[in-house]
Amino acid sequence: MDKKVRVRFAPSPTGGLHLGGMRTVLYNYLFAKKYKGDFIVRIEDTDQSRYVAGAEEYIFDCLKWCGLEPNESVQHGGSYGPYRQSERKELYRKYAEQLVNDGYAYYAFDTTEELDKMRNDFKTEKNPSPQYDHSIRTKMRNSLTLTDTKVKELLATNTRHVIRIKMPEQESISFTDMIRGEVNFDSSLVDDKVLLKADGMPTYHLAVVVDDYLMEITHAFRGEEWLPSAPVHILLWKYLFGIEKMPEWAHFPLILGPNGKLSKRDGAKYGFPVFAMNWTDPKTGDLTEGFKEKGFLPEAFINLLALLGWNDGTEQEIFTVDDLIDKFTMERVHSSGAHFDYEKAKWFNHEWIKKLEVSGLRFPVGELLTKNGFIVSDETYLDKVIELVKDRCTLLTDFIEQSSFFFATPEHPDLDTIKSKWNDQKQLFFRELIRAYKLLSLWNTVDLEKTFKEIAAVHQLKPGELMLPFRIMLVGGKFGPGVFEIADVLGKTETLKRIEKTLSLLS
RNA sequence: GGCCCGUUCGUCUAAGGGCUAGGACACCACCCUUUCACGGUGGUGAUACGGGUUCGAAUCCCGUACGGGCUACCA
Repeated sequence: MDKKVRVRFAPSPTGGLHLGGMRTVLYNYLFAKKYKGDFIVRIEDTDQSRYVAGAEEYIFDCLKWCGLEPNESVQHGGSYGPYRQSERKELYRKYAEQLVNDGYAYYAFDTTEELDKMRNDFKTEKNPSPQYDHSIRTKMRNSLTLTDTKVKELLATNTRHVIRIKMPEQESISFTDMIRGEVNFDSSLVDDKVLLKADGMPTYHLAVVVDDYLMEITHAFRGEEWLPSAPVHILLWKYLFGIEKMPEWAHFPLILGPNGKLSKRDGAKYGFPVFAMNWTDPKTGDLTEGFKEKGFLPEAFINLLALLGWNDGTEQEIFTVDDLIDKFTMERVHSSGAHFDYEKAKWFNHEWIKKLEVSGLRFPVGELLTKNGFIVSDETYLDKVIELVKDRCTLLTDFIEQSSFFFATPEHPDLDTIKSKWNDQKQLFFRELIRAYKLLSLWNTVDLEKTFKEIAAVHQLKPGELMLPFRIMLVGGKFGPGVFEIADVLGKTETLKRIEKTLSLLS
């Protein structure tokens, strides 16, 4: 590639960032880094009626959580700004008017009511959604049907109007998609999309072309839902800047839920997160759960996202970001949609928890425990706990249950489990155990187990019958790592305290 | 309805003319484990259908079916 690679993610700040959006971010980022290019984030906020407070900042928070930092954006600066389309408003009219002057677009004065009427009048069983196209435009109020003087008069009196592209008839429009290969369209089947809205803002169609040009974007990636409007964008490139300047396109396959395109409703309905991070709708107050808060590691989130529509051709499934940058190619991105499988997503997270060094878990786990009311003061102690329980945690939130007993004496130990087979002999055993443990000069897993078994032998008891009660005393329930490892980490004082406490509860 | 995209185990996918169609998740069984997991071994399970092209097709072509997307002064 001769020119420096420049790619952009262009979100509309209207709410949470879902899986599909995050994957688009990831693929953009990977592509940019692979070719030593720049990754730009451009905020597409041309629809003022859909403004949602906080949505823009939220998007950047999600990127930050994943470590996918842009080179240029509203927050990162750059020399192609502004990076918010609402701040670029004045730029677009010029291009729209240039298209009108060149005969590629026209003014349309139709009101919303008139458009509704048209759609209603021309609606038939065979054509349930009539389009404002070459056959309809001659029947509407626009600069193609009105006289020049009338048009000038309407413009002079500031009559509300839009600018629409004039789609040519019977022209074959084609382009080569990096993933799908050649895609063809018949121009007469595409409608005259609005380019400039009555409020002076551009629509996506105009803005994406103008901004990709001005920002010197070399590769434009977006979801498959944009494929049908590609002919409009191609024509605009041809009319405005020359088709040879157009970036290369790739349309990513959709991420599907149980019923078509994944939506945030699917998450609520089937009990899995859809957004990267928790999102609270400022208007309704509704909270939509995020992967972060659900207990996912960013490493795992990125990993699972990458594999939803791409693979490197081998059987490798666990990738670091650097791995991905190295191996990612657009040619290996699929053209078919992928269903999101939450079970597999959890598997990725589990793999990452097991794979990560304790140092990589220390911060998120410590934070989580603290937030749940546990007092985590000793980092070395926390590290030991994490090392001991990490293999049994699928989600970060599992650390709460799996390690809570290391930070607080179990409030309600499962005494019933002990009681059913409890007797004086066992009571005696534990009294003896306390005495022996008190005398232990070395407090480690091996000696704890050795002593335990020696005393059991003396009392003619099977260690197996005693280990479960011991576990209940230390853990509170039937789960967790090996009992002697637990006792080791807990330390002498706490271990003895817990045995004593349970013994008194039993008598 | 029209246009566009797609179709390998339930799910994510490998195999880009020559295999007993491979792996992973999930599921089941067994092993390991004096708890629960981890781990290990094995198992169930797929080329949508019909035509071509070819010595040979999951793979190339056509049709059908099915799925999805788009069809706003939303992105």
